[in-house]
This record gives sequence, C-alpha cells and structure tokens, in this order.
Amino acid sequence: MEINALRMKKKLEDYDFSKACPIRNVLDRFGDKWSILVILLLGEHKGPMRFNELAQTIGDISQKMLTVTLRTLEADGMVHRKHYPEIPPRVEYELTELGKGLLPHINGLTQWALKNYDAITKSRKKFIARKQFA
Amino acid sequence: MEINALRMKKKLEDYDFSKACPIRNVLDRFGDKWSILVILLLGEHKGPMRFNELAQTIGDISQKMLTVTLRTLEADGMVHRKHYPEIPPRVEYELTELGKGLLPHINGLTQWALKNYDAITKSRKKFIARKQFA
DNA sequence: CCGCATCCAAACGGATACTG
DNA sequence: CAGTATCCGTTTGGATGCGG
Repeated sequence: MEINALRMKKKLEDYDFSKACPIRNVLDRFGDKWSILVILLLGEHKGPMRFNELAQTIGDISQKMLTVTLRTLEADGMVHRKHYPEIPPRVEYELTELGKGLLPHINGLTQWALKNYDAITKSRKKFIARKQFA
Repeated sequence: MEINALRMKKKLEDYDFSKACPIRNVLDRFGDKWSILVILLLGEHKGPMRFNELAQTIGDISQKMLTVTLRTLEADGMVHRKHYPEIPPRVEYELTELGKGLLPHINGLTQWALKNYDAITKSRKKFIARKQFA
C-alpha cells in the first residue's frame, strides 16, 4: 500500500502540465463517466451535499468511482471538500466559484441533449438498419 | 472478419435505447477522446473536409480512431458522410444541422476551458503539493 | 459514514498489415 | 485515398474487503 501511494504520487508528478493543448487538457476531464453529472447535481442542489447523498442520487455509481471523481474535481479546483472529523465522519461537497462558472455551459449542453435526444436515437436506429444490408 | 462484423452488429442491436437517461446517453458520446475535437474542426472549416485533411489537422489521431469517431458521429446524425466512388477514392465530411446546433455549446465549453486553464493548472499543482505531506 | 487497497474483467485506443 | 482486420498494451471501472 505504501508502494501504491508512491506510484500514484509519481504518476501525478510525471504529468506534463505544459505539453497538452489547453482545450484538450480541460475537456478530457469531462471524458470520464461521472464528472459532468456530479457537477450538475451539486449545481442544482441548495447547499453542500454529503458523500452518500450524492451516491444515492446518482444511483448506479460505485463508491470507488464517486471517490475518484470527487478527488479529481477537487484537484481541479471545481469542488470544495469539507471534512468534519466527527464519529461517524461527515464530508460535504459543494461547487467552488470556478465550478459554478462552468455550470451554465454544462446546462447548455444538457438542454441540447434533451431537445435532440429523439433525433439522435432515431438516427442511430436508422444507421443500424442500413448496416443490416452490408 | 465475418464473425467480427456479426459481433459488432449484435452489440449495437443489444443496446437498450430506452433504458438510459437522455442526458447521460447523449453526453457519453463526448466521453471519447476525439468526438468534440472533430465537431469543432468541422465547425470551423468552410465546407466539407476530407478524411486525410481531418487526420492531418488533428495530428496525433490514428486512422482507426478517426474512422471510429466519424462512424459514431455519422450514426448519431451529427456528421454527413459523402463518398465519391472514384479512383483514388474521396470521402468528405461535414456537420449536419443537428451537429451545427451543438457547436455553440461546445464553443462555450472551450472558451471557458481557455479562460480558466491557468486556474485549473495551478489548482492541480497545489493539490499535488499538499499530497506530498500525506 | 467515508474512503482506501486490491484484484480482475471489459472497454479503449495504438501499431501494423492488408484491401478496393 | 480511405478505409478494414487483427493483435496487443493501457486504462477504466466494478466487486470486495479493510480501516479510521
């Protein structure tokens, strides 16, 4: 476990922050399965949310992936993590100003997604149908 | 190869179009490494672009991934593929109306990414620095 | 309650060779 | 030129068990 922590650390240190193009570098963060959804939920919710509250709202996310996602968002400065050293422990998450600034853009995307969902679904089905002949 | 085609076909047919939430279903498409970039390039470019034109503009995409990305975007109805059966062959791609509608939202995201790139980079470095003590 | 460590399967994506 | 087929390493993410 000591070894693994060191490996993780090394991996982060090796990361070349200067090399990648800014757009790709930032947008790649939304490539993962959950980041956008978490930001969206934290954005809708009044006040901070607890770990399990997030987990239950999302429903089908594993504990591991929620932890990973929140850590990454925290590292990027999008989410603030407040840890209360009580027993049992309590941890609350909320968007930072940076995170809130992203919200309208994500909402724009999701609105578009909702509006065009049918068109996309139909297009996918048609595409498959055409492939049946090939 | 016959087998592989059948497997591919089966995979698509098995896909449950009704189950997933519309937002997740659509946004998952942007999870891959290249889709957003391709849409962005097709959006900026005047008129259609050829396969190799796209490949060279992106630079570090493999032939395989460009093909896969374009096929997926075509299936979703975001990109139109025009094939000229000449020798040598020529294939042109351009955004459909659906794809064009997405453009402003993606641009919003990338503008935000550019504007906040420094802040995010700094946050990441700070986060790593804090972890050194742990 | 929250989260880390480990193991493992599946998906992603690159390199290469081949085709019309 | 614009692909397709195949092999293979890397990454992702789920399941489980443990720990403060």
